[in-house]
Amino acid sequence: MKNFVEELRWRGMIHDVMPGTEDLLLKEVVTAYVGIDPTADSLHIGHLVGIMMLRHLQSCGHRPVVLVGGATGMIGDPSGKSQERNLLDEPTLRHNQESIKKQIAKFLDFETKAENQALMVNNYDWMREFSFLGFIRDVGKHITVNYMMAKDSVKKRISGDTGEGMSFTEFTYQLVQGYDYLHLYKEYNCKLQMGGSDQWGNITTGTEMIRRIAGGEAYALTCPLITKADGGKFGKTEKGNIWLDPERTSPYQFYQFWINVSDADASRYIRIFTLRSKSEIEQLEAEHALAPHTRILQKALANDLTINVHSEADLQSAIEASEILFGKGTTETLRKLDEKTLLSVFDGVPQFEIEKESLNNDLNASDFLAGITAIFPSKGEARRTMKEGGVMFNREKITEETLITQSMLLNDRYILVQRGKKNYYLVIVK
RNA sequence: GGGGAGAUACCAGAGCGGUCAAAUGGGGCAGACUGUAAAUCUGUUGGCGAUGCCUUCGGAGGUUCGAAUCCUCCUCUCCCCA
Repeated sequence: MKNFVEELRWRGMIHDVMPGTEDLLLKEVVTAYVGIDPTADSLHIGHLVGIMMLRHLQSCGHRPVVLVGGATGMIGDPSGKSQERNLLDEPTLRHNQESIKKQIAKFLDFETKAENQALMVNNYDWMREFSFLGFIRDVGKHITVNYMMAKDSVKKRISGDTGEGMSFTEFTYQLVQGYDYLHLYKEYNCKLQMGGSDQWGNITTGTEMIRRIAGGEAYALTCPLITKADGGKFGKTEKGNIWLDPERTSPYQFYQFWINVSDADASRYIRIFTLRSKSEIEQLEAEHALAPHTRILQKALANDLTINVHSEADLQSAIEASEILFGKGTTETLRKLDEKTLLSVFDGVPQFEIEKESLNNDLNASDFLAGITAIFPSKGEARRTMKEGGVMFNREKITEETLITQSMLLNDRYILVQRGKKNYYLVIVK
């Protein structure tokens, strides 16, 4: 059996691991789980870390379980600074769960008939019928308040100078999550829970419950929170989260996100988010160091993830689009594109539709950019950016004086507007 | 319940009768350098038919030729004492 802990270790995916975990995983096929909140019907790339832990787990021969936190998601984990959660109704919950499962199925094998087939469960299914009295008698009885208060997440909130305090509901959160672990332990012989480093306290409440209530031994493993070298939040752009759902984040944007990762982050990310071997990654790093401008690491990262989350075909069109937009493309190359290619290339790019008549009479650039399209929020800003040389039409710089005419149209219908280096918009004339 | 401090642009934070569309920093946007990286440097950051005009300094009134600045009331925030 492949050494799972060792695998995560060289990938930099271990923050904390309970003693004995490694031995257990070498000795037998272990069932392990990661929890995910079903707050939306799509995952975003922040979720990918947990999924990749399970992916590696399964490829090491163990059995991954995805726990959808239908119940816990309603309460809200005090470790985060999250506000009160909204209670999801059951149809939404089920819908989200199904959508998420489809996405995860690209990483985990739910179909194999082998003993390590992946499994998805929802804690709503066993928490729903649990009565309050039943819970405090059967579960709460075994854990002391003293123990619960010792958790960092609780201490911070109670003693904090910020003095926010915490509600009883949030205080109870660790018991509910801990009970999940106990339930999975009894039901599936699940002996390992994994998660982000902020989950350590909650996970150990679970192992404690298993020890006291079931007299069993269970383990914990956490990975460091993913950071960016510049201190920003991982997985967020100005435009928001990077989602796995192509409707929310187009494959092109998804691909671009990974291509834009800084060198400092690329080495870490490629270990975490791809399945490439240690020697292969070290080889890539060596090549990258010799010719950093080719961005071999970023490309490998973007390739693997785009294929994994979307498809080979999506990757190809993302690459094609990127080459046209960021390569040596000129107005000439743009004009040579046939309509079909052009549309597929710009599929993931924001689009605006305008009337053909508006191009007839001396339309000036600022009216075009901030009037009939909403590429800029105001004419002032459009003018300013043009003055700074930051606006291009069909890859040629324009100025405030430029008039927009039909002769600019590509294929008689399109204008490619570029704002700054990276923002593209396709204007379609009807 | 008593006393005090405050609310300014995306955020933090100056300004305390005209020279204020409002210092400074952060953030954002753009440019240069590069590799669609990082760092750095530069410009810019209310709107518009633009040597001018309009809307902004918690809200509503008032004083004044003139208010972010002074007065009154209201709303909210923070601190101290009980």
